[in-house]
Amino acid sequence: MDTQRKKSKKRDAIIALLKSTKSHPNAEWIYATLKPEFPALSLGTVYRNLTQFKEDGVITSVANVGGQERYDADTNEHAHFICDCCGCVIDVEASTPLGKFALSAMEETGAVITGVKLQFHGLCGECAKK
Amino acid sequence: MDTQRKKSKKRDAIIALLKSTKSHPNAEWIYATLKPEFPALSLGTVYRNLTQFKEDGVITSVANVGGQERYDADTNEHAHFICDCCGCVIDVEASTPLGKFALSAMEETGAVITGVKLQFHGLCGECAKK
DNA sequence: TTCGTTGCAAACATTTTGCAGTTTC
DNA sequence: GAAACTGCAAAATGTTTGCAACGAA
Repeated sequence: MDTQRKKSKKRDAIIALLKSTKSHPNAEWIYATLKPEFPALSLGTVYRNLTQFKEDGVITSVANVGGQERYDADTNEHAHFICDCCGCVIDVEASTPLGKFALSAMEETGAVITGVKLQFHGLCGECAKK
Repeated sequence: MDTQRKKSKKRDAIIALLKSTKSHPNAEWIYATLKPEFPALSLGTVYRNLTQFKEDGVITSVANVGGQERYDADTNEHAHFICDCCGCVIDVEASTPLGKFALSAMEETGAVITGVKLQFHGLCGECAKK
């Protein structure tokens, strides 16, 4: 029942851009970055394709920073550091034990960690029954 | 230079409500729940007070579910389970090693975990300099 | 009487959607 | 040619803000 996908240059460009950056961009940045190459590009198209990519599991939204969703084409499970000041999102590689690992991983960058947010996503008991 | 706070029944009611629930509500729910008791309450007041509470460190926003911010008056660091179907947010207590702990913690509830989101918040190297 | 708080409505920002035209298969 | 894709603009949604009235110190 899934609707099938057809080829589209805009879509290709969007996913290629996402795969080429580690900046975990938002929709607006993707739009602005591709606009020179695709002058006719519209923001709605960016949003529509992002939604598709999420559905297809090709990307994930890693955070909501300042009310804007941030996307990542690296779907391997990994952690992120989010600056509460400038809003940048930085990959935190590895998967060693929690607090210690985080501190040492970010230490070299001069970052200061003030809090940890851990979210497990899935289906709750009620929803899993269906 | 911080502006000082005066007493306010509405504010008291909002924080009391937040402290009395484990449902990690959003602004709208708080508004709707208090409306009967405070018929004159306005949504703007709820948002303004939530912002204040966050500034004062009395609450934190634990997640953004379906575009709506979810708040928690329990500021002790703990994890959350978020149902991607119904949007409910459930506390995950304890702090044993990651994956295993999560699975066993939620197992009894019948929940199915499909992903983990770990975010470290703080200031990046650039911002920390200031 | 000073200054924080509130209701209300308007303003905002981000994201979604309807429609008509275009592209892909 | 059917169905997916797109631009555009309008709409929807969640949140913020300006202002005048109100309440606490």
